[in-house]
Amino acid sequence: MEPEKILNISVDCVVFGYDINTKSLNVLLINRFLESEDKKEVLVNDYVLTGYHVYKNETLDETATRVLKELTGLTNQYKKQFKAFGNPDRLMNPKDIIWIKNEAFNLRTTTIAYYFLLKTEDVDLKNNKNKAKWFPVNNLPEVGFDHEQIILEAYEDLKVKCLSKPIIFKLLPDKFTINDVQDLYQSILGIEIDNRNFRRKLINKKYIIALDEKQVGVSKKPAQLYMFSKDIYDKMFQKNYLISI
Amino acid sequence: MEPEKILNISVDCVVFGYDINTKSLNVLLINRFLESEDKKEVLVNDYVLTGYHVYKNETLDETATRVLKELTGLTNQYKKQFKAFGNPDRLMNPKDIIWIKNEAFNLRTTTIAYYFLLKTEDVDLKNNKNKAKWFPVNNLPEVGFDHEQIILEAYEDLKVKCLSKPIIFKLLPDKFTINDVQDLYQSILGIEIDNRNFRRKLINKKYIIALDEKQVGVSKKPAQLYMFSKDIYDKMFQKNYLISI
DNA sequence: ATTTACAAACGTCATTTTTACGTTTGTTTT
DNA sequence: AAAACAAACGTAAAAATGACGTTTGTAAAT
Repeated sequence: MEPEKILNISVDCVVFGYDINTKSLNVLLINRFLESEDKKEVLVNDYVLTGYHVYKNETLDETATRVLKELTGLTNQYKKQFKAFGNPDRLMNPKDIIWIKNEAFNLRTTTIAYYFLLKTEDVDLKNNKNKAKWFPVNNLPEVGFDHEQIILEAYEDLKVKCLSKPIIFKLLPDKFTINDVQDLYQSILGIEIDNRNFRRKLINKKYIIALDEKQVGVSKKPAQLYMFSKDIYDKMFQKNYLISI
Repeated sequence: MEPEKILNISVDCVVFGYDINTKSLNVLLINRFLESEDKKEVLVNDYVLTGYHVYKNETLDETATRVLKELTGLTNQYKKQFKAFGNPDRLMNPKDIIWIKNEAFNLRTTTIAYYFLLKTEDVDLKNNKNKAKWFPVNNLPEVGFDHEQIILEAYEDLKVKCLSKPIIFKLLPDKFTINDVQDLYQSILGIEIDNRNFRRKLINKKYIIALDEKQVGVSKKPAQLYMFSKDIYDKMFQKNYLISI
């Protein structure tokens, strides 16, 4: 029997999904439900992140990609490894001691945590076997293990990163309005932004491209649609240093 | 025999030290020297990062702190966990397969990489047993394992982070001149900065405090000394959001 | 004692960006 | 045709930035 998994290293994924309609930043969690043997008592009923062991020939990144695909069917989403969690209380299920060449080792599961950025609308939860569900990041259910901490640290990283990098557009559809972007910033950061100044600032960016299209199916003045050009962005910021301490 | 170490998780430390005199950002590496049994052939002679297994009751952070202390004697230095490295080719020395409850596991060393920021002058390398040595980050020697990649990724993280957070002051003495700060930015980022504008910008920050002291022992006009006030900085930036995408 | 060398420190001005508002426009619904 | 309302544009003061020139203060040399 060939070994398949890497011992005591796992990858956990915080899947952030933005719902452009409710303007809510959500996290995808799966239900963990455990009954006693006689099924008379519920032992565990909470929500956890998805994660899995690292396979033998996988990089950590590949494990994360695989976990996301199994959960959502999606590939090619924005992914970031943001932290490893490996405290002594993260014990493995088989709490054995391992002997290698007369040296004893303790077991502990260290998890390499990733977060993904995508749109809730891209995920079909209808026929998923994991009882996966979206929860607003600001209104989480009871979360198992140390996964609430992992989620909150991912969220903190996202908050910081979205201020300096255009990752926000990974959470939006290809075509968006200026107000969509503003709503998203406000959701993530929990702040109010002046629409007139924000609009001017964004429109003046060369990598924000006005399309020949407007919103359809709205009951007010339809807004101009824009797209984000990664090509232009990348060309502009090859040598940009802005010290803003 | 009680198990002491955690299996196949290690911590590697990139120790950045700034030398204010030579204006050089350095990395502390240790020599790895291996001869053949008859001592007629040098098998390995390169430099690597310091790292170690995680101990049974340690958090990852504590391991990193311990590794730094053993190498330099220093504690309470700025420390950041910046990435985990766990590719399939990072095999352990004992390449065994591990069986736990009829399940086979592959071994691979995953390392949680940290970097530290400190001053070279704080480290006494005179009587260290590791043959540790400082190397300019832009002029590394032959580096073993995948440690060059780890160093470069740490450096990249530092470059990005120093633009938005005042971590630069961790590399400087408590009392510094404006030009010291400028030199440091220039070293790290490899750029030229206009001294007059930089000076004005920094002096206007409320958390840069002018002291009642000047440089001593310089053969030119002695410069005003300043300090960084973390207290004031923290108070100012509790609710500061600057979207600069 | 005076001069010299040189980095430290200050000043200026045009340009750009930000902040804080008021106003107009265009579409759908009434 | 009017009302409702978000989209979109405008303006002016304040602050920050970029690109320079100029003055100042100290130690060392004369």
